[in-house]
Amino acid sequence: MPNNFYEKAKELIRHTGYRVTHNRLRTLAILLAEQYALTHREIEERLNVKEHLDRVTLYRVLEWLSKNNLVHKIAGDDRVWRFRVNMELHSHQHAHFICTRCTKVICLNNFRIKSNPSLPLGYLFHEVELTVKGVCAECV
Amino acid sequence: MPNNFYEKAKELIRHTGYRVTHNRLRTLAILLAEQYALTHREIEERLNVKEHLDRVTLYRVLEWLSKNNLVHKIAGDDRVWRFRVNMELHSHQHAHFICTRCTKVICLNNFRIKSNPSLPLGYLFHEVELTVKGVCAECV
DNA sequence: AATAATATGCAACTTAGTTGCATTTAATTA
DNA sequence: TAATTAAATGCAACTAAGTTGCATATTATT
Ligand SMILES: [Mn+2]
Ligand SMILES: [Mn+2]
Ligand SMILES: [Zn+2]
Ligand SMILES: [Zn+2]
Repeated sequence: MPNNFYEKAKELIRHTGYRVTHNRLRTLAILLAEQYALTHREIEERLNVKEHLDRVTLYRVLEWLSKNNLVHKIAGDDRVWRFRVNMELHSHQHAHFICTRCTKVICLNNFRIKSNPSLPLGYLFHEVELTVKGVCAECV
Repeated sequence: MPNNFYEKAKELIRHTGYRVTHNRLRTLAILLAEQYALTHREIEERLNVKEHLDRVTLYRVLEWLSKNNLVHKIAGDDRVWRFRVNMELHSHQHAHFICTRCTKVICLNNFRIKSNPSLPLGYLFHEVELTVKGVCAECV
């Protein structure tokens, strides 16, 4: 599967009804190929191997992909956003694992979260976010 | 209770066995007086009303308080750390609430988290972090 | 009061992310 | 296919949280 990812990206982006641009395709293709969440930096490096993409544009592309539910972003303790493509069974609420050694982030899809916690009076519940911290297999 | 907080802070810091400095006392006193988690900025502003404290020193004080388990820090989606004093029943694992409108953070002490999730093979579990997102009473 | 280890202030730095604006490109229409 | 136009892009400048190095001040000890 050489660049099935690019074709898959094209299908997904076309499906949003908005503009199908080269940079959106390239970026999404990279995220489709990855098993874990990538930082803006990591994506930039992978992109620039073939063809340069301005970092500001990449920020805007990632924001766009995020707003259109093609990816989701995850906040880490290192103040850096990580981006992961939304797989079919993936768009629902799920937990994340963060490796405290290499800061790698993976999505825990098998991990259901039961919601509706009791909040102080007058508070409005929206969603619950669960992060598991530990050490990944490569770092043990 | 005028500055019971300063006295309480003195007791807590003396108890660590390390140096009892004016800045540690002032900073901890401010955190003791608050019901929710404060950013470095918010603490700085409160401190500077009475007497200036260098921002770098404050970073170091907060790091010290954190390492000595007198406060804990919470990562928000705005890439800013928030600090909250560790109350007696508070040091255990608990959940946090983040207001998506004003970014205020409170600790949900009544909220127990059951741990030991199933992770991929070779992964090491350390702890689980639960964040509830919604809108606080003042922002509804 | 003298000592020594630690805390502090200040300047300079790092880095993720944002903003404004002129130019280019994707999609629509003629 | 060429003209049109709204949205996407590149670039420079900016913002803001947090860090580092080093000289000076303060705490705790003798
Ligand atoms: Mn995920
Ligand atoms: Mn808390
Ligand atoms: Zn790891
Ligand atoms: Zn609020």
